[in-house]
This record gives sequence, C-alpha cells and structure tokens, in this order.
Amino acid sequence: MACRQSGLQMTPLREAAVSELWRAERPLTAYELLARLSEIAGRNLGPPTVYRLLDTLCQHGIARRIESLNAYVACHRREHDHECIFLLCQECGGATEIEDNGLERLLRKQAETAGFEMTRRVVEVSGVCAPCRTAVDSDGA
Amino acid sequence: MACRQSGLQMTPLREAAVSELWRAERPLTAYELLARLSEIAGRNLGPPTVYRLLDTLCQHGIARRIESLNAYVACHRREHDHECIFLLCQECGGATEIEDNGLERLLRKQAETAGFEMTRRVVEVSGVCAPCRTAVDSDGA
DNA sequence: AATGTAATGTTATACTATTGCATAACTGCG
DNA sequence: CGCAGTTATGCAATAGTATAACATTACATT
Repeated sequence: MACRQSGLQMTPLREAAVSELWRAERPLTAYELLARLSEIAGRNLGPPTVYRLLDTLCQHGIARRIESLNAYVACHRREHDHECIFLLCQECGGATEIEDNGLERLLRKQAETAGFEMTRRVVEVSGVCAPCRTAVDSDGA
Repeated sequence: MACRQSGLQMTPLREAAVSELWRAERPLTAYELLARLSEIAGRNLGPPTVYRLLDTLCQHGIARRIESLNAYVACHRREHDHECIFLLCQECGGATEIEDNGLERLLRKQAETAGFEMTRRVVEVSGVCAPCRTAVDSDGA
C-alpha cells in the first residue's frame, strides 16, 4: 500500500477500505463497503465514515466513483493522472478500466470549442463483457 | 408536441412533464419535477408517478437522465438517434447537449477492441460554461 | 500538560428510487 | 352498449444513497 501514499496517511480504516475494494471483483456500493468494514472492525460504522473514506480515496485517485452505478472501485493506473473510461458489464457486474488519449483529446477539443472549462468528466459504457458474451453464446440462449 | 409522438401517446401528465422540463433552463431532479407537476395538477402526485413518467420519456428519447446529477433534461436533437454528450456547468447548473461522431466512433472502437458489446453510454463533462466564465472574469474574482 | 490538526464516531435527517398492489382511462370488439 | 384487454395513474410503504452537524479520539508539536 506504501506506493499509494501520495500525501495521504494510511490509517487502518483506509487500508481496510482499499483492500476490500481491491478484493471485490466488481464495484461496491458505499453500503456494501460499510457492511464489510463493519465486519472487519467488529462494530457498526456509520455511513458518514464510509462516505468520508470514499471521498478521500477518490480525491487521491485511489478509488473512483462510478456514476451510473452509485458504486466505487479501486483504481488501477496510478502512474498516469488520467481520468479513465469504464466498461460496465450488465451480466457479471464487472468494471473494466480503459484509457484512450484520442478520446481525451476529442473531449477536450469539444469543450474548448464550446468555450467550456472542463474540470471533470465521466465516461461510462454499459453492455456485456467478452467473457459474459461467450458464456451466453455457449448457453445457446 | 405532436412531432414527438414516436409511438408514445401524449397524456396530459406527460405533456405537462415535457413542458416543465423544457421550461426549466437546467436539469430537474425527479422531486423538483414532482413538485411542479403537483402544483399544476392541484394535488400531490407520488414519486412513482414521476419516476414512471421520466422512465417513459427517457425510453422514447424525449428526456435524458444525467447520471452525475441525478437529474433529467428534455432532449433536443430528436432527429438523430444519437446518444449525446453533456456539458454541465457547476456555476449556473445548465446542461448543454453536444454531439461528436468522432467520439462515438472511438468509443465504439474501444468497446470492440475489448470484445465488449456496448448497449449504452454516458458521457458527461463538468466544468464552467462560457457565459459563467466571462461573468466570473468580469467579477475580478 | 497545552494546543492544534486530522480522523473517526454518532445521531439524525435529507434525498433518490422502487415494490406492490389498487384504481381509472382508453381501446377494440362482439 | 357491455365487456375484456391494455395502458396509465394513484397510493402506501419502504429501500437505497448521501449529508449535516456536532462530539470525540488520536496523534504531533511544543
């Protein structure tokens, strides 16, 4: 976890949160994370605790919020500061993070053309991921 | 409103909803719309009524949901079937709808490369719109 | 110990959305 | 017309998501 401390101090709670987000193979809602952390802590945490954790982690680029799911994932790609694109599978619930500089440029250009100062962007694609597609195919469904 | 009836029957409630979304110069939350429609109707509508209205309108491309605001706007550009890009101003709350075929192509290509079947996408840019930028500039702020 | 700051706890509440079932309105048809 | 089938709306309850406001704790510096 040491590599992630871009000025953020890693408390036990934050470590646990990051670790749970990593372990989950899909985005977790705040309340799902709340339940898992409560179990780990052996006591009931309150929603504000978890929302604060998530805010902090998101601000440091360690986690990301997925708007169309009201859920959160641990973020890969800490090296670059890029915002990313999510591919969200409707079958398995998985979230894949990708990146596209061309798309970035286009968005930036569009904003510029409109005289719009861009501070944040959300790009989320919903559909069916490759593994789930083949799974469905071989179902004969 | 006649031009919008792509197989959707226009009831008084739906007309009122569309009309309110149009009149608002920014996205409305479901509960904001609920309040306005209740006032118009002269009685209290329930949340399900409004959420059903919005679902229906969104399904017919008459309205669109903005994920990062939990809010809804009337949709321009009925001609094309394009999904669109929103520029969301953090100052005035306004939402501008734009379109970019290049971006569309890029997204589609990315999905394809990942073997991902895309059924829906969300592209939302937050920032400050041109009018608000000049307003802030002349504030000296 | 005294102070300051960051982190977490606690209670209550606000906001967003859906489920499930009841009723009403409209359509087509005999 | 009267009836069945369908679509739309009403309504009550509740689920799910998020924040405000304030109290407490933990730690660092002096």
